Amino acid sequence: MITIKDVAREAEVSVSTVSKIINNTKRFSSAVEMRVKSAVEKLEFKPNPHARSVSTGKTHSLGVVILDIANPYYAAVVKGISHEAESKNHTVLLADAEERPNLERDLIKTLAPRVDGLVLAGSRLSDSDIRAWAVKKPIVTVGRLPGGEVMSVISNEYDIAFQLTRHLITTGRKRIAFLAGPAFWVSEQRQAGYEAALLEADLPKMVVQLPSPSIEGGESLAGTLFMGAHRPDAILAYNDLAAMGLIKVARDLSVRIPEDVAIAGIGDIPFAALVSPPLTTATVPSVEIGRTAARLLMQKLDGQMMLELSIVLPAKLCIRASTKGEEK
Amino acid sequence: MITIKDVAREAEVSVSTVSKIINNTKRFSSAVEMRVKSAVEKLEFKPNPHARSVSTGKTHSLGVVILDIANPYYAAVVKGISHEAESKNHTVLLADAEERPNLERDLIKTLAPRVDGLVLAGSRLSDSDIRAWAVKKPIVTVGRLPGGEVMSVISNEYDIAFQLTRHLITTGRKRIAFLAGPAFWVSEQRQAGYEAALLEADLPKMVVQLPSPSIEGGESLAGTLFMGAHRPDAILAYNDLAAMGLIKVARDLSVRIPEDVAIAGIGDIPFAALVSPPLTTATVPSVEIGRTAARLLMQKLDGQMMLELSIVLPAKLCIRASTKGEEK
DNA sequence: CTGTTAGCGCCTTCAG
DNA sequence: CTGAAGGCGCTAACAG
Repeated sequence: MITIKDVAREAEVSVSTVSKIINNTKRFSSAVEMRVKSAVEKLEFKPNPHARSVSTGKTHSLGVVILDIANPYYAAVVKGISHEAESKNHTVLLADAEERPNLERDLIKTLAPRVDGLVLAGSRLSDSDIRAWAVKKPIVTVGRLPGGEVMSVISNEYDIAFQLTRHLITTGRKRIAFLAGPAFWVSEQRQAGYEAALLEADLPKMVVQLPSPSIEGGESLAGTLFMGAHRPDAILAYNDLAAMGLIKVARDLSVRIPEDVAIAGIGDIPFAALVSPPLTTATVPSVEIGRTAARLLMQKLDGQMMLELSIVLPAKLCIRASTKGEEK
Repeated sequence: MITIKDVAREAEVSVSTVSKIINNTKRFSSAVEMRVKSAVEKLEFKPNPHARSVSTGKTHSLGVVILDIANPYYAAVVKGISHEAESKNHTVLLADAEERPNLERDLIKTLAPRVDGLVLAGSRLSDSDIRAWAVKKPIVTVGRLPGGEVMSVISNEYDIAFQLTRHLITTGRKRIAFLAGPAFWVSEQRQAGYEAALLEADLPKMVVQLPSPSIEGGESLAGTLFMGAHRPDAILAYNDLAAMGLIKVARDLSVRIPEDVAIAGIGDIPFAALVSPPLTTATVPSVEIGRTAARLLMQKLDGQMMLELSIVLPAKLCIRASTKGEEK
């Protein structure tokens, strides 16, 4: 390993001179700067980032704890984060919480001392837990509003669920079910929006809890939903994955979509347009959400005055064939 | 921040004693050990990992450079890596190369000094480039065989493409096209397997280059493939994404699958079973591949004798409706 | 403008 | 069984 001392010796200057030059923290005579820079080139000197962190206290790294990296929504969020981080010369430490709160806690614990700040996407911890962490490290959550010093990036979940439900009503649906996701902010908002739209139309609500916000979660509920005594004529699923699980089973069971039952998801993952029939959903700007979360975090780390503590990025209705019906 | 000194003072021992105890590097009288441990508890002492790295030279971190985290195949690989890393108390530094070789090089450069070793998944660098890096840091590639000191985890790409093609032939297809991916090991192998099967059956080959190994890549080729003068009656795509792009356009163009043209992908991403018709593909054990890559890397870092320099994890045929036909 | 000198937090010989 | 002291690579006052 080649260190700053080697460079100093090669350039015939002191260590601190080298340090100041490579950090642009002080200017020197061009003669010296040249000598140092060419020594750096020649020896291919790379400052040791850990040593730097020890002495500065900054890591230039962001910790990212993600609910499930195999979920395309979260993969897109990570894409946004890492893109933004890379563009600002920050490094990303990623940890997959595998939907397990205890693991998540451990991961935060190991990540925290290695990074300047954290992004929590799809956290399953309590608001107060998150707020407690945020006291020691800047934190940005995605899809939560934990309050306190915690920054956050969210979508207009309530609104979009309201619109989707209203769309279903408009196409003549009467018995509209909602498949609820994990009991956190996003699902609560979506459910509230769904219920508000039903209330407005004086229609009954019908909420079923997903065992998991995944394809399998949707599949596992499909049988009773489709074959039950009181079959809904429309289903709004917590997310696209669950909706796609429903569609898969519907095909096997010869349940016609949208004739027998309309199905909508939320998220607009890249595969939502590919299933048959293409899935009605809400386009959530996942990559942009990731980017924004990273930007917010880095601004904070930069010591900038934070104008905004939380940012709402709008989702948009995306109507496709899975909810086609006669407009009233 | 609370340091090892604070613990030493609290426990009324020296710093080195604390160090030795928290690292299990030397035993002490149980009285002392108790004092130290409770001091650690009480003060919630967390050793600073960077300081530790500076003095030991080890980071306990793995660098992961991924072709595209939004691609479900690579997301699954990352899942496997991070799962394995977490289980061994290693941290993952993730960087998304966005399919850009120059960016990839930069990312490796910034990651390398911060980690003990690297996993390169879907690298677009040259074999010699990769070998050069591997001289300085242990490297495991996924889907490449760069030779030299580079460890790797791969699938039996040749074989699986051969089997898929033979399957298409068996169901009576005569004009079978292959959509080639990026010109690296995986695509070369798949193409070679495809060609071997055709040769065996004395059928003509028909290779078309994908602009990108994605849904959009498949879509962009679909028009000319389906509407061209010499329409193939079967298409083996480089990966599931491209195949799904084809299916999407086929639906719009009212091209019937598999009646007019059979379509097969490779990868078996979770969405391959959801499109209509469900996609014939090869199940590549992506999570397991990630796990294995991480395991290999950490074994090497552990100083273990490496029994195996590269590991082949078998893919399996996965026949679905998109290639149905009369068996001959 | 440049160099000397302390640290940063931790680990690790080497004495006792 | 325990502690003192030096060093890891780098930064940051403080002098000159």
